[in-house]
Amino acid sequence: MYKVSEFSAMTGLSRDALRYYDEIKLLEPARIDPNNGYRYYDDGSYVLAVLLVKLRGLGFTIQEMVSVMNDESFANLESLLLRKRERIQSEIDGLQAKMKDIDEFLASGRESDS
Amino acid sequence: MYKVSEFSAMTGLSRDALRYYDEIKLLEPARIDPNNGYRYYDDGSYVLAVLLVKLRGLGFTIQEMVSVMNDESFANLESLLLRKRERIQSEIDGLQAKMKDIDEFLASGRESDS
DNA sequence: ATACACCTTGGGGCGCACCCCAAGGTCAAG
DNA sequence: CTTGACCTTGGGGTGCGCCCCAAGGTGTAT
Repeated sequence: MYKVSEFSAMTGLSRDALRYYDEIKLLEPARIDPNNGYRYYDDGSYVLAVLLVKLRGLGFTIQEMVSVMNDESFANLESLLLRKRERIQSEIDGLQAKMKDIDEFLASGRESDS
Repeated sequence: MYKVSEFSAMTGLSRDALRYYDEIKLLEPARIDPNNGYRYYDDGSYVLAVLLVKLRGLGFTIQEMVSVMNDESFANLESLLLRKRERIQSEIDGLQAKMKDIDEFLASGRESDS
């Protein structure tokens, strides 16, 4: 059983992040001491935390990570990853459309200058 | 001279947006009646507002638009557009890197399944 | 003169993903 | 037993780009 700061050091998640993840039920401690309210994490928590850090690095939002965690035994992790992939692709498409608009705007500006 | 709601209808900017733009000095009314505080916009404001709507559509942030407006006579509009283009490109690059990471994660998952 | 639509200001609120602070309780080492 | 490092809760704050509300003043058409 690890206390918050220890677990924080292990996972790279700040204490505040851990507290926040508990609040929103994204990652709840393995046990909370009923006397003092101390949060205790175990090795199972660790595996989950590592996954969260990984997903966060992949650009997952909190809500997307909640979906992953609510998915018992991660049966749908692959499909969730694929959906995330699609969402990223849409974002890219949107940005590329904006680039195109900017290019057109630039072109129209140069025309009217001439 | 146009009053807020009229100007809002002309430009597509909501009253709240207009008020906000005034607050942050992005687009100040041509005149404010000192007696009642009413905001009045003119045709010069209109031209600027149209530009702002355009830029907003191109994905410009408020701060980026402030830069544009602070640029007397828009001498640097072109270079600001180019810089925005670069920033968008960076965003795209970042997203593509994440896609790659996801693909790798997917691939590693399939490996360990087999 | 009377409606009534319009204008103003100030304030709070949203969703994201936390950070930071203070006040108070607690655990572990010496 | 004392010290000091740790833990807790609650609350507020961040930046973005506004939206929405209430209370009160005002412009305009009849």
